[in-house]
Amino acid sequence: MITEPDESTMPAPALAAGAVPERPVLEGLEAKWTARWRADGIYTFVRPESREQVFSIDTPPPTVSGSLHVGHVFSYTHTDLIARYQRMQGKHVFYPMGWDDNGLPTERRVQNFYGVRCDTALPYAEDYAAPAKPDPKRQEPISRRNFIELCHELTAVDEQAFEDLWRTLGLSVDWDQLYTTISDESQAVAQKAFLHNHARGEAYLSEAPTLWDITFQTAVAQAELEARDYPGAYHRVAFHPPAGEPIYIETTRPELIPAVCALIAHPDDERYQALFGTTVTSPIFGVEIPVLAHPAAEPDKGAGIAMCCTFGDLTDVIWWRELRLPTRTVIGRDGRLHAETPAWLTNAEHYAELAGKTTFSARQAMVDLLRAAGDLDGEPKPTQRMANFYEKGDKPLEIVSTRQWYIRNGGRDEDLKAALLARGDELAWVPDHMRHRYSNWVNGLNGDWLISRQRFFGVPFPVWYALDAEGEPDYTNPITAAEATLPVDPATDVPPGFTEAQRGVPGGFVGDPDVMDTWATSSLTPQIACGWERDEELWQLTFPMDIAPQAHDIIRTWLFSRVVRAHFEHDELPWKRATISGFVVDPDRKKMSKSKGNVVVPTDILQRFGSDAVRWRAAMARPGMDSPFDETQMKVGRRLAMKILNASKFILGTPEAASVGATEPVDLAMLAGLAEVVETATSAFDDFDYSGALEAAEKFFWQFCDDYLELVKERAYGADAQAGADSARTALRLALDVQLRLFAPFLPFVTEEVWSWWRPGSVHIAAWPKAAELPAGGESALIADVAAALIGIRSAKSNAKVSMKAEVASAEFAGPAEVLQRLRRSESDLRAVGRITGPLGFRPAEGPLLVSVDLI
RNA sequence: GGGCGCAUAGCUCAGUUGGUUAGAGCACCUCCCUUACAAGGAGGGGGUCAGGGGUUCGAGUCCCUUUGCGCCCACCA
Repeated sequence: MITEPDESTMPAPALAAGAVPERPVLEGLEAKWTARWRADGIYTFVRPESREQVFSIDTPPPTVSGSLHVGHVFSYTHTDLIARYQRMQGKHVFYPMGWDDNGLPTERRVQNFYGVRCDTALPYAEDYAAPAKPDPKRQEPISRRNFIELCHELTAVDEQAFEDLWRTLGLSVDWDQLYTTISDESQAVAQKAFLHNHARGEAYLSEAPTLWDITFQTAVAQAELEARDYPGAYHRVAFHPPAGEPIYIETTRPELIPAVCALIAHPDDERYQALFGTTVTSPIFGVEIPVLAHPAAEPDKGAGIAMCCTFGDLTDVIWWRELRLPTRTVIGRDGRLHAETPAWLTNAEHYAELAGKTTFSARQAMVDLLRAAGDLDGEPKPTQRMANFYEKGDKPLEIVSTRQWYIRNGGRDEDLKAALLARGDELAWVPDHMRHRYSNWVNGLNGDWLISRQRFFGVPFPVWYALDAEGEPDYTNPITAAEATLPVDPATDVPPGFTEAQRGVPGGFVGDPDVMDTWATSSLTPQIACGWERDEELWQLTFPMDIAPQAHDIIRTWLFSRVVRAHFEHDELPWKRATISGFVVDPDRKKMSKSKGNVVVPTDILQRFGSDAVRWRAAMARPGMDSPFDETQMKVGRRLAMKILNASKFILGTPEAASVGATEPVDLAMLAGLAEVVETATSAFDDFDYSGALEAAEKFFWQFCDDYLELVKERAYGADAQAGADSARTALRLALDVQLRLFAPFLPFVTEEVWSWWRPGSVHIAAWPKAAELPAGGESALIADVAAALIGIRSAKSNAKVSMKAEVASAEFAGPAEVLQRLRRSESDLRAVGRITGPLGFRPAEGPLLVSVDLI
């Protein structure tokens, strides 16, 4: 067993203390210190003896096929602030990075980048070279294995760029813990967890109506839906009862009339009472269909009576299921109407007009047919409605009946739903109100989690199906892989008890052709990162994890899916707390997106303002709050970093104290104020309020520079024998030491730079400051009074439009006795900073301090 | 339609359990090239705390309500 001592006894990294530079600059600090941190391994996770000594982070693995924008920079910085604080508090911080490199987004990027597409029918080509010049219109078909090789090739390049950016930003990630979601290890975890789910009945195979993207030709899950505005038109169409007037329905999808299986109205709808239980025939095709009642029909929508097709929308699915309607599918997986004429059509002669057409063309053709038959009442009326899209797709989803793998998520099971809602209650949320997003989502689930995708670059299902004598697969008894053999690829690996020669032949087997959705793997990031069933010691030390950081948009996907998996596998939450970041929005408060062209490229702002400045701006965005992007704010962070450099240079330029100890009231007062700031910042950080911690440190620092530094300048620079010289020098260095540590999580580069001028080791593994390090007994009110006196003197000079160096002939302070008492105790410092050469008066008076000054 | 959040200075935001005259930064105005800092420093102006009602000795803060904005969900008849 590895037992590592606390960092007090860890080997000190080889950071040599350097001298204070003549003109300190921010440029180049990122390159200098990232290289040093890497060489010295200061962020390496060292295993302690007990879980209590660890702080573990379930870092969101970014999709490497996308690009990082400034919102990522902010939210990853938020996590890093917490990581750095915990590390300085002595925690062994387990802070991995992951790359989400499997799945459809990677496939798409590879297709576009190389100009290829996957064709599973093709054989593997040795020494394959992608087209030198990708032709986006004519993608070269290549084998699945060649395609996957290109996926690996390109993700490797993308991942390097991501790593460089994170290092430049100063994320204190332990890169030894890096994982990728397509690695063998991750695939083994995903397959093993799936097999466990399957064995316990939590994962199951089912043939059912499925949301289907016709572009990518894959099923998609409810969590991947996006409702968008979509133009359409109401078509008023006649259905014919055996006798009497036709019944008109309104539909936006007349091309689905061949798929109609009922007309449905609300049971209480007076207009249709007489029709319930009767039948009508569909226009053009003459199919006899029932008129039925169902409460999901809305009397004030359209004509009040709807045609139910298999399947136009999710309501159709409900009707189809609950009213046990026949399945009459006309749209295929490619989004076109079936080429063969459906058997159920009574009058089939017109179907040829629709066969093989896209829904769009079929709609035109159907309108012509209806019009010719006199079954279209009036002209189509344009309308705008919401339609469901796959979030990455650009055509509305169809609903197609397919066989898919599901994992239970409470969408069909009230007990499970209640248990998962309870998990959400049990979880700590930062900020707390984000818990509503979770319960809102779980309450709205209307089906189990569809995890299979008809794609190529992903984790395959570790499952085969036996073929019967006719060569038909037996889907009821899947053959599962042995755990010891994971990861497996059923396309090339052979199930237990079979030989490769039996693949695809009657009496043999076939592999499951699908892959898992990316979320099915990334829902296991705690298991992947923490070494589940692979590294028991690591698992005990890191799981359940301390925090799950992420932005609020993926609560319904990533956060929820991890809760589901851990609930099933471990019967507990995967982490104690979710820390939620907001978005960076554009100045008009619109979400940044590539299509709007308002995306800010992070490398550009990091280059222009420096990482510390960008991190400062990120730290000003409180948890969960969206913040508008504003460059002028970056300048403020840069100014702070610059100020730290200059103030430090000044402090370290004063002679070192011969004797240790701050004794002067002003010095003790400043240090007492700093002790309060340490306490404020610490309790803010303990509440994950990094902004509050920064605010406290920053407010103190500016006052420290503006007032205290000015006040003691002369004394600190004065002759060693001067009264209080050593006191000032001690206080200055002590205050700098503490403040560098307070700022270290926020501005890791500039604080490390200054620390290296006079301190050994890295500030980032130095101890977080404690109030007890600072001398007690100081009267922090004294500093405020002295500052007020200073403002009075400066104001007089400013109003007289003279330099701050102008001499003061005499000055009088009028105010409460205790204020005057405090001013008297710092008289010599006040004289020095105000250049008061003449007499100084103190007059007791009511009210706030008044300063009157005679200039020479 | 359901849920959540927000509304404080021209802009971005603080404002702890209610407690004197509501704060900061940016921007603006005036001044100062001061040996830590001109990508700086000093001083200053600027707010009916979205509107209305209520509780209270006292409300930016608590309750009700109206309006506006943002996000999430639902919505293909």
